[in-house]
Amino acid sequence: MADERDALTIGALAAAADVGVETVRYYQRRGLLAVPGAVGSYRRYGSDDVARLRFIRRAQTLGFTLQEIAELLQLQDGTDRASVRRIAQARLEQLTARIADMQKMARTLEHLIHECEHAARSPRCPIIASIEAAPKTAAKSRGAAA
Amino acid sequence: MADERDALTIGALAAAADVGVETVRYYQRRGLLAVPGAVGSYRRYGSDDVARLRFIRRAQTLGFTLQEIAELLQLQDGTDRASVRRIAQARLEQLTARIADMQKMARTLEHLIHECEHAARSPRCPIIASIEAAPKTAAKSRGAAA
DNA sequence: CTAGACTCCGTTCCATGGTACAGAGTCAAG
DNA sequence: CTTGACTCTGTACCATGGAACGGAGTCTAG
Repeated sequence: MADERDALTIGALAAAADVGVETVRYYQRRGLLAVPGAVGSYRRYGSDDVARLRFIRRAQTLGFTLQEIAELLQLQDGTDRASVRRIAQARLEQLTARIADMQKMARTLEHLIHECEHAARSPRCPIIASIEAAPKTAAKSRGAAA
Repeated sequence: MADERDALTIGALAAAADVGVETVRYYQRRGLLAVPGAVGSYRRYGSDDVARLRFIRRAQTLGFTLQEIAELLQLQDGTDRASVRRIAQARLEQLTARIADMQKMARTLEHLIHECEHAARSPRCPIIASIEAAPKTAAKSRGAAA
């Protein structure tokens, strides 16, 4: 794979995988990417490294954390399907729970905004009023991602 | 409001609002809570501060960030309904977009897990295979909140 | 051979929402 | 009046996923 013809410097690698140079170094620190041997003073990367970076990026779009991705990379030969499934299942459950949570928030907000727009006779904004005297909300989950 | 009878120390205030003492100080640093005058060497808080802390907590369960909550607190008299609505609307839109994003991830994961369970004839895990050669996912959003 | 671009390495910083700790002072009960 | 619990202040730390910087070394084209 990494013969003389596809020997990339870190900058070329980063460009090829569409990530930053600092990101490559960060992944190396996190153990997601091997630190290759150097030719001269600079390290050289191959197309397998590009593939690995792209794998990481795509796994991120599926919502996996870097920690989980590290596990997936160790299972990347694809033969230990049960383990891969376990990781994916865990992620799916977290995702589903979080979605339900956020949908609840969204429904409440929708309702309050509607009230505020159409209940013109009450002098105070129903949104503020509702936050001041909310029903027993025991929700532990806070703030959605930006 | 804060007469001699409901003069709480910071510890009592935190207990009354069910937050940590450090949280109270943090909100003061963030400008969400006023730093009151001291009686002797210790500051004293009133029931209005308890209410304010509860307001903050309840707004958090609706998914508002502390930044947004600071804005809401300034509108807390409830007369500037348009501004309140604007903040709530912005939050709702973010929330909705994020939910759609996460649902897309969840559907993809569900599909992959199902494939992995039922397509036993393929030697490699379809989840891994799919991450390696994903379709053109141009998604910018990464990782859901835990 | 030299200038400019790139690399390496370690460290610091960003945002978010707090938590924890150190050291000094203070307050109230016994 | 002492002791133990609390408060005050400032600072550092947690996790996440990087971005940015400083200074030194290196590579390569002109």
